[in-house]
Amino acid sequence: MKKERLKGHLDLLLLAVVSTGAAHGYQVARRLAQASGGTLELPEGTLYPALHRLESKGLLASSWATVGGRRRRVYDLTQAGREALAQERQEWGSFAQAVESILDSA
Amino acid sequence: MKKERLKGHLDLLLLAVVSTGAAHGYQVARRLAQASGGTLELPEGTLYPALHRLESKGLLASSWATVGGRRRRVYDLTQAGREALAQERQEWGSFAQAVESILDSA
DNA sequence: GCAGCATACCTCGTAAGGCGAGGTATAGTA
DNA sequence: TACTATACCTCGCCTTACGAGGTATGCTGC
Repeated sequence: MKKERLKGHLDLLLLAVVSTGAAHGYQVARRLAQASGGTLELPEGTLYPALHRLESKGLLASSWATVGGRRRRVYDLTQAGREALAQERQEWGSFAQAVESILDSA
Repeated sequence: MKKERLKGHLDLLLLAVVSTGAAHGYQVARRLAQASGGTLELPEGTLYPALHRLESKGLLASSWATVGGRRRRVYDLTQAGREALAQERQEWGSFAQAVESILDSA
């Protein structure tokens, strides 16, 4: 997968994955990889900063949990996050459709 | 349309549009806007540098033409460009499919 | 003639953000 | 003891989309 392809779509992906249930970072990465059949494997240098960004935007809320001696930061969607997800979904739809139109006409 | 959404997909779009027939910059922009129903309207600060980038990568070849007193730089796909387009198409396919999978499972 | 618009090209600087590399720490297993 | 998986983090680089600004021609309407 070519670099930079995620740019601008990562928020959608992260929000969507967390919307299926609160999750910590590592878990988000695994869900993403699994649900995409391995296509979407994000490096940690991408994942964690993105999660922080979403939290600082108020779209995710986090809390610490300790499970089996390991600390985890668990993220969940806020109301604003749910709204943003709906918005992002819609934008993805029109973007993807536009790209398909170009490809079909070519 | 949110900014940055094009990131990483612009090459595909430009290559695809030019593959329907040699075109100059302005024309590329119009074809793109038209074929996408107005969704994809790229500013010139995006368009021209991108075209130059593709040419310097050897995916497009250009030549000057003067039509009605106006000079135009006409771009056409090179062989490498055709191959890159095929590659990009495929990558778009798997990327889009992966995103859809995430959205479906959410 | 001249204003205004479409056509047609360009470049510079900024900003965003994905990623590689590097770092910390715990638990389980060989 | 060593290695692997889990789990988190930050710093700096690099690519690249875009806004703003600039140049020049041709046509249309006043």
